[in-house]
Amino acid sequence: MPELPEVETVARGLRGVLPGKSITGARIGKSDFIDDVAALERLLPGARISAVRRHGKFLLLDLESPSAEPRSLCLLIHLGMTGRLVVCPPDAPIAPHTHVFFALDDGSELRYTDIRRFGKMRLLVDGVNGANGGGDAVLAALGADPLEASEAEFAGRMRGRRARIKALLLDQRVLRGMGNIYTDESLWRARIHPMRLGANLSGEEMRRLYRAVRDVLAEAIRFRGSSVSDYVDSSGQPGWFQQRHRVYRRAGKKCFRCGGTIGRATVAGRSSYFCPRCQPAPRKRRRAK
DNA sequence: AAGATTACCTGAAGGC
DNA sequence: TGCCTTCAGGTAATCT
Repeated sequence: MPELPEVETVARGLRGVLPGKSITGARIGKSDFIDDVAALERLLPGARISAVRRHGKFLLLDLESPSAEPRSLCLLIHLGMTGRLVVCPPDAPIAPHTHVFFALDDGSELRYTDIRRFGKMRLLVDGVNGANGGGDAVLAALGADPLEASEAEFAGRMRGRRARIKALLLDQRVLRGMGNIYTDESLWRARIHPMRLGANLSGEEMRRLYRAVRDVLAEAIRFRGSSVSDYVDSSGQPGWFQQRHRVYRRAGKKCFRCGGTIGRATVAGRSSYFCPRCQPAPRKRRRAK
C-alpha cells in the first residue's frame, strides 16, 4: 500500500508527536515480520525518541538509549502493503491484526497494525544490525530519492537499461519510494507507455518523466497520500489523492486528456493502467528468422 | 547477470 | 447463501 507520499505523510504526523517522548514498554504479538524480537523488547523500553525520518518507503525512528552500552538505536519500519502506524490513547479500541504496542511516557501508545504482515521491523544498534555487522545495508542498497535527485542523476540511473521503464521506476535500487500507483500516474502524465524500454527513451521523454514523477509525488503529498484500501496516516485519517488519480484502477474509463479508453495490462508483474492513445505502445521488434 | 517469475499473508470482490 | 477463484499499493528469493 504505502508508497513515498503515504510514508512521508506518516513520517510528518509522527514527527509532530514522537520526538522527545520515551518508550516505556514494548508488547509484541505476532512477530514473523520482526528481525530480532528480543532486541526490541530488551533495548527499547527507556529509550527516548530523538527524531523521525523517512528513507524511501522506510520510516526511521532515531532513539537514545538510557544505558551507556548501545548509545544510539534506530528502529527501521517498512509498512509493506497493509502496515499502519498510529498514535492513540491506550484505551482506544484495538484494530484487528495489531501486532506491536509501544507505550509512551505521556500515556499514549504507538501501535503497528499489519493485516498481511508484508511489513518489516528491525533495530539498528549503534548503526549496526545483527551479529554479522550487516549495518544498514538495507538502506545503503536503495537508489536516489526521486524528490531530491537532479534530472541528470535521474536519467543516468535509467540510461542503458533494457528493462521496461515501469520496472525501472519500481526498482528501489534505482529510485527509492515509487510504487505501482505513482508509477502509473507518472507515466500517464509523461505520456510514456509502461512497456517502453528504459534505454529507448529520448532525452525529451526522460525529461518529461522526471518532471512527471516529481509533480505527481509532490501533489500526492499535498493530498496526504492515496487511500485505496488500507492506508491511513498516523492519526488514523485517510488520504485524498485517490480522487486525483488519472489512470490507476480506471480501466475502461475515459482518458482525462484525450478521451480515449484507459487500458490495463500486466507489466513488470504488476497490473498497469495507461491510455493507449496518449501513451503509444512500443513497436514490437520483428523476430529475426 | 540482468530481467522475469514466484512466494509470502489475509481479506475483499466477483462469478456461478 | 456459499464456495471458489482472482486480485491487492510491498519485497525477497528463485528461475532462465
